[in-house]
Amino acid sequence: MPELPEVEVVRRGLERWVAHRTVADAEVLHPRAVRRHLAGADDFAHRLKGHRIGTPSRRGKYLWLPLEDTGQAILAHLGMSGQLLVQPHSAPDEKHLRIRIRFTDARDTELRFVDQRTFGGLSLHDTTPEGLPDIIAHIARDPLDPLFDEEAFHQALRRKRTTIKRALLDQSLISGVGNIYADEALWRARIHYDRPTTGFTRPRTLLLLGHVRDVMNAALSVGGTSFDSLYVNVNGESGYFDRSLDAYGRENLPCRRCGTPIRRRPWMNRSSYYCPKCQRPPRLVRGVTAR
DNA sequence: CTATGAACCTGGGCGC
DNA sequence: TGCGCCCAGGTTCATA
Repeated sequence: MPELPEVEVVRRGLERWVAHRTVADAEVLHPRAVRRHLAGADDFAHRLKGHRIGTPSRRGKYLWLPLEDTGQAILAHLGMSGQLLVQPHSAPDEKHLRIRIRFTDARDTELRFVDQRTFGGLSLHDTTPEGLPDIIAHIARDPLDPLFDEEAFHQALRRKRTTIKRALLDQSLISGVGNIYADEALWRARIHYDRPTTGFTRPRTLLLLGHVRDVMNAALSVGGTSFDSLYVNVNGESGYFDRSLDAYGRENLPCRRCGTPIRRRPWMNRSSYYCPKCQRPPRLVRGVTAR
């Protein structure tokens, strides 16, 4: 499941293989893949044609390709299962190929958006003076962004009546964190996912942010996480970070710190993994005695 | 305004 | 063998 590190790996791949090339044509094979482009598939394809792609950017889990001299950018979100693949023209179409973009140069590669579950997609948007696609203006900076505002994040935690994992997944407070890295960072920080954020001290917030950065940088250094064949980077290679996860997906396996079996709990229509000893639950969880 | 939960999707895995 | 159900989960939208 692509979170910030995986998306950044894709961005780097696009920078190498797609930047500074001019679009010859775009082919939309599944309308749902451009549903965020409200003017429709034909308009999407028409507006890309003939324009040169600039340097790819990213914020959180969103990435975008500026279209030079248009004031617009192709915004991409991989959703749950999206991939951006650079393939030779001769490569057979993937089963879930949704969009194909060809270029005017003689290099034998094209860009493909492949997405089994179709939660992801591409769309075209005006960019703000800062170069940000306008529809993601509400997405907070991510923790690897040098301009991420730690103090604002801390104050938001104290102001809101919520719990820490909900806050970590709230892309308007901090972006790029998904279910996997939330569980990993909380395990490293020894914080239970259901802890209320109201009483967080500044050192506690900064400790947690440090672990969020650490786990993301660790994933980046090995090229992203993959649990199955769904995630591959822009060149089709899988990541390897799944081998070093400490909490996510490790139900009943011993905690690497204390040996206590890791637990899985249903949480918000998904799962939370945690060590019941290292990550002590809050005294009261929904009015029921903890643990 | 804020917090919460359903809906959107598909394919793999499992019980019967 | 095949059917029905559950699960994975990021984001958006409706509801309380």
